[in-house]
Amino acid sequence: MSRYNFAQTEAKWQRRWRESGVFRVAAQRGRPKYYVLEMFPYPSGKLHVGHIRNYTMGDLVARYRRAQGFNTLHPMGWDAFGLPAENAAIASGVHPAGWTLDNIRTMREELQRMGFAYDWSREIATSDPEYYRHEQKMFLEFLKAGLAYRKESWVNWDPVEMTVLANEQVIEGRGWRSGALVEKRLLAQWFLRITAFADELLEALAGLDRWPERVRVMQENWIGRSQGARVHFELVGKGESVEVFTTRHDTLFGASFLALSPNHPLSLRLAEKDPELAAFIAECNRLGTSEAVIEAAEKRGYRTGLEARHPLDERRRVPLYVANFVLMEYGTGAVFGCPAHDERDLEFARKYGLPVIPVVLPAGEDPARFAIGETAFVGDGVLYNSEFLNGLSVEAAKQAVAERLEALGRGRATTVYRLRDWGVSRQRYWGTPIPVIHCETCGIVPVPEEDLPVTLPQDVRFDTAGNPLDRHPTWKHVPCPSCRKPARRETDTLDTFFESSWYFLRFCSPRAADAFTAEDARYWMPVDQYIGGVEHAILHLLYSRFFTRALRHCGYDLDFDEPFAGLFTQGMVCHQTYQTSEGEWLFPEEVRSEESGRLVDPRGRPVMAGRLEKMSKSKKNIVGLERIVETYGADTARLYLLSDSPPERDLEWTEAGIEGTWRYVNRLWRMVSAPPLPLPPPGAAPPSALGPQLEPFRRQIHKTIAAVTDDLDKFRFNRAVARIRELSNALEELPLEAPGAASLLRFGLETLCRLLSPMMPHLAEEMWEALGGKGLLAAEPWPKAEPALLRDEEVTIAVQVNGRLRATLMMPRDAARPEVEQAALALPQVARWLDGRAPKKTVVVPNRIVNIVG
RNA sequence: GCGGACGUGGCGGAACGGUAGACGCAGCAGACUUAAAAUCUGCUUCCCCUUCGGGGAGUGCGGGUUCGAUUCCCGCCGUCCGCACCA
Repeated sequence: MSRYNFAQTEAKWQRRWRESGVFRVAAQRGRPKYYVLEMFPYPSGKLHVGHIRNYTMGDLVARYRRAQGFNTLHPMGWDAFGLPAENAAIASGVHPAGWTLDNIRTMREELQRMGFAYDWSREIATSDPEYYRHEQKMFLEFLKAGLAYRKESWVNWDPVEMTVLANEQVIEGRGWRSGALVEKRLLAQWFLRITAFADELLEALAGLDRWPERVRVMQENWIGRSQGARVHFELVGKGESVEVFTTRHDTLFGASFLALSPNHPLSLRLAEKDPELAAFIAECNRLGTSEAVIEAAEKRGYRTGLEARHPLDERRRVPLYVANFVLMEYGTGAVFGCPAHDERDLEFARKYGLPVIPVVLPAGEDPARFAIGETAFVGDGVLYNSEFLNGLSVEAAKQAVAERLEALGRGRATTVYRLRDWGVSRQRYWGTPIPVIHCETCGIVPVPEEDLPVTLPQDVRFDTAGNPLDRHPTWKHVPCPSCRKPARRETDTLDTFFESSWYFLRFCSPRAADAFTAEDARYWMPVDQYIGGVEHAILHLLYSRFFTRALRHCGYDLDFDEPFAGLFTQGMVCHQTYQTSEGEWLFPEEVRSEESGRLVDPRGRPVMAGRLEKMSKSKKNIVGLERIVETYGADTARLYLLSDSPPERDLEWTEAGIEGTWRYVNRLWRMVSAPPLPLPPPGAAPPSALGPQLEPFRRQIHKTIAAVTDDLDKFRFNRAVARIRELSNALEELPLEAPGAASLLRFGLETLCRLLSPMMPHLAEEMWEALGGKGLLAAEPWPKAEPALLRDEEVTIAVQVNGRLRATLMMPRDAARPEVEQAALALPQVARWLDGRAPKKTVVVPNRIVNIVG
């Protein structure tokens, strides 16, 4: 008996699947569909085991749904634009396109060696002009619809690289690669008007019942809707007013100051004539982003000397400050302070000696005595000290104030959002060119549709800083499509999140002349099960939700709003990290354990074992997929990734764990390659009646089918694996001498194959074939449990005395209460623990438990 | 600070309010073997009495509801994640 030859077997079945085209699908109207999608990868080089956990889960779902009869779409492609390709170009002179294609080739091979059931005929790469031409068209349509626009915006500018950096690329105020101090620059940038859909995106979250709660909460916070009012405060003697945003307009009569953001236009204007204020503003800006957190506690303000009139009481005036805690980016960049009912305002008021006027009285307090001490009162109560609002609740007062303000023309109820429009401009080469032309006469002119795609020039150099498109000698010089005068192309490219915002649609019609066809999208969309990392909880998922709506708004024929009906966010794969005493990271395979247990590196230097962390290249704690597949095979890796932890939690990759799985793979193979007794030919009907020895085994097979099916439906893959292992344990204990054992064993093994096939498809096919199965197991239906066999004829009933387990009892299923009770009371253990007392009460839970209280 | 999740053996983890620790990893003992690997069998939450067997404690801590709580409620402690001067 030889060991299971995974290398040969896996190659064999991969070939058969490919040749038979089983995983190729086409829309078939009237047939139920299922669309499984894993977040497509960026082709960064090689895969490690951390990458493939979600593909393994996706493949399990795809194969399982297929077996259940769904026409299952399971595509794969490449998020192929992005910075690493350019970094590689800068570092080693390779062209981003070649680098990317090489990586795609490697990674495609690696995925194919894993045996994933993708429809490879639908493969796409977003860097392909055949892909991005459609998104250039989308961009132009957004432009036409007013959903894309250009405006000046502050960006992180790296003066050495001469490029804009994303926030994540700024580390402690410096460019991540150049180390240069990042400057804030005002640059004209392209934006998508995602805020136009803020309400819709927020409200539709409630309907995403197959999304994780926390992702919905994160998106909700990100959109950050807050309902309040805009209020105008007229500046005394200035003939202008300041507009503030507040959610507590009910407390307007408690106002004791007004505060502007240091970047508020009025602050800047005032600073022109007030050097002290200018210095204060400069100081606020210097504190900037990262240090602001540290200094958070300190609220500081600068008193401008101006005063504002209270909008509801002409006689009252409040001082105007410029304060460091007011953000220009939120609301109107100005606030009014009501210290009695806001913690931050109270801190500010105490510091600058401003009045604290309570206007909301907590229930049960005496208005004559109530005073604000250390903390502001932010709860509900009844208004007082507030003229026409006195006696109203907070809610009623808000409404009354809004109405009054509106009547006076000094404000109105309004809603603001934390969400900003999506800046899509990148001063980068390796991305989709933004298809517009700048003409001195005509302004911004869209590239005519017949001229799409605007493709990237191949002859670019990365040896100097800045955007190669901008430096290219000819590329940007084109005649204006409108007036024919010399003009220049936009040299910014699109954020790569643009590509991933609609790729799921392209997969429906990957070779269509248009971005997608309405028929295909109607049939396949929405994605039934989307699987990916929680790190995309906000941006990618929100952008995709926005895109779906925006495309529809622009006339694309889509009959749904939400692209992803079900979302699952899987945990990361972690591994121990290793470091030398000099702090140098080591790959796991570089670390050797001496006999003493001491860890050393290849040169014998001591190594410290660090904490478990997410596999990443930087910490070198990665386990290469290639080595694992060569040592244990794809199936072993797949099963291990599914079995060791619940899918939503992090998984620790250990060599011992994969070894254990490998032993199980061999055990399974032995069970069919060398069965303990000759099996009847396939297709022979199992005996209808089995003796009492075998009957429980038959029931267990059916129970396993039911349990595994339920577990897979609920994404409890680790439990499903445990059930399957229980079944294989049971099949090894089958009483072989009992009549019908061979036939039952065949049934058990065939069931095992079917249940295993989504997890370990190659092994399952090989086992199936060894059992004499005809055709591909991948084309076989999912097994069905016989409902009658899921319930036992005889049940074990736990017997408790005063809530403590004292004995168990075998009874026929659904035995009558008195019978069970009597049987329990007759037990010697019960008599012993009752110790002569009469039972006061007996609780009987049918088929489960008897509790005797005495 | 706000919001969310989580806390069970040496480890990963199972348990519709009903026999806590399924399944696996690691460990220990044994069988097979000249030997090793592989394989197989048994044991493995802790403590106590012990021959069989039995008893007690136990799911972060403290309370509560219940015949019965890992599960539900209240209050702490801890870990992780997200957001954070949001007006």
